[in-house]
Formats: sequence, C-alpha cells, structure tokens
Amino acid sequence: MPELPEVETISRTLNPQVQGRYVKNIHLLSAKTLETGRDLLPLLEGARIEKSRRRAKLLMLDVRDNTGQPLIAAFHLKMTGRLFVHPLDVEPHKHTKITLDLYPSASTPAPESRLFFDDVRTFGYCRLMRPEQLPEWPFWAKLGFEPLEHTPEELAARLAAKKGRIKNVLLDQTVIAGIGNIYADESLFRAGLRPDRKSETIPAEKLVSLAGHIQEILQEAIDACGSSIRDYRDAEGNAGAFQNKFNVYGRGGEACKTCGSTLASARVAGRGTVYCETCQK
DNA sequence: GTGGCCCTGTGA
DNA sequence: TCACAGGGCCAC
Repeated sequence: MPELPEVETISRTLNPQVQGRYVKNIHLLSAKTLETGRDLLPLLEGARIEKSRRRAKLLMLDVRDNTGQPLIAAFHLKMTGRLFVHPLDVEPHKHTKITLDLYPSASTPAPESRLFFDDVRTFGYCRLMRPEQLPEWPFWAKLGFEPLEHTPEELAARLAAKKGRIKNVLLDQTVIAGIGNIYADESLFRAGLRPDRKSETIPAEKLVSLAGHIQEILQEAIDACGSSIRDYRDAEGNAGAFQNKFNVYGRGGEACKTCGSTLASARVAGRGTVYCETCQK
C-alpha cells in the first residue's frame, strides 16, 4: 500500500531517528527478505547510517560500512512492509523480518533503540548493495521520472509516449515512478479521465492537466502524511490523513462527491478501480 | 496485453 | 469458505 507519499513520509520520520547512528547486532529473521547482499552483511556491523531518502516507492538508507565505504540498503515495502524504530524492550514478533540495534556513537557501550522491518505479507524486501551496483539492478535502472521533480509538460510527454489504458500507464513505474492504485484512481478522477481511456486518445493539453493533478495530489498526500487504509503507519507509528480526502478510492457504489451519481467499480490493470461514469470521460 | 503468483489477514 | 487487498515479475 505505501506509495510515493507514504514512503516519503516514512523517510522523513525515520531520518531523525537513524541519521548518524551506528548499527550493530543485525538479526535477519527471514532469509528471503534480504534479496541481495548477503556477502555485504558483515560490513554493516559497526556501520554508520548517513541518511534515509526515497526514490520511487523505495526507502533508501545511505550507509558507510565498517571500512568507511558507501553502502546502500534499499527497502521495498510493497503492501504491508513497515519500518519502525522501537525502544529496546520491544521484542521481535511473528512478522518481524529484520532488526538491528542503533547506537548514538561508535564508542557508546549500549544501544539506544532498535530498527525493525516488519512485513505481514512478506512481499517486501531489502537489497544491500554498493552504490555502483544500483545500475545493474534492472528495476532501478528502468525507473521513470520522479513526478515531483519534473514539470507537468515533461511528465505529459512521458505519458504520451506510452500507449494503452491510461491507468496502466500511470501504474507503469518505468514511465513515472511512485504512483500506485490509490493515487492513480484519485488523479484520474480529478483530471476527469476514465481509467480505461486509451492514452493515445487523450489530447496533449489534457495529459498536461493530468500531470498537474498528479503532482497536486501527491503533494497534498505528503502534506497529510500519506493515506492509511489498514496497515500503513509512518516510522513513528502515526497514521496518515489523506484517506479522508479520497474522492473515489474504496468508494465503489457510493455517491460521487461532485455529481452525486453512483461510483462504478471495475477491474483495470488487474486492480480494483473506482471511477465516476459521469465525471470521467 | 492479461492473468497467475507470491503471502497473510480480514470481512462477507 | 472464499474473495479480496495489490507491486512487481513472469509465463502465456
């Protein structure tokens, strides 16, 4: 469930709790959660976390390993992944995949807190890599534009270059990165476009308008600290508030907030999709 | 382009 | 009991 605004919120709330901390006592409770970098794991013991950041839906930890070399831990939370910093008396549970202790300095004898990676559905993963290995990761290499770091015109040009149903295009991470099911549906509603409308039938200016709505909605969601449907929480355990502003997502069969007609439910791009047949053409 | 798969919890 | 939640990947 975490999409761009949720991962951005997690990164922002996680950063003050991990920045400059030293890592020890790493516990990998689920071997498959660490997709790559098993060989690099010993270098994390005593490593220093430089900062947390986000690219697409990936939460990235920039680390300096115990030999002083840069290392990257990239987490994909998929649907139910969570990153938390807990007090030391919190124990790992059934769905805890990774824990590591955080020390305020290299010489401090006792840890101050513990970072948890929990994931009920176990689709989430962590990849431990050298920075120079990032381009060799196909998913990373193919990631499209960051939607908030380009103009609507630039985003629209990307959208125009990809044929097919517009919702499929929005969910394609190689076109624009970071949009998931929620923000795809919400953006299309604001832009007045049906999710199954073919992108090649949409006029250029309408795609620019859609791109503007995508930026607007992602920014509003970041300002609201994301959307909490059931699982999502930020790194401090707080729920987001943007779910209260949904126009369509999760509202199939309810009244359109604009025109009052009953919102339609469908399957587009293999995902549950809600839209208004009156407002979206 | 579409649908199955990974996986668990939830709600009808 | 079973459909559904769905990101990304893979086979068809």
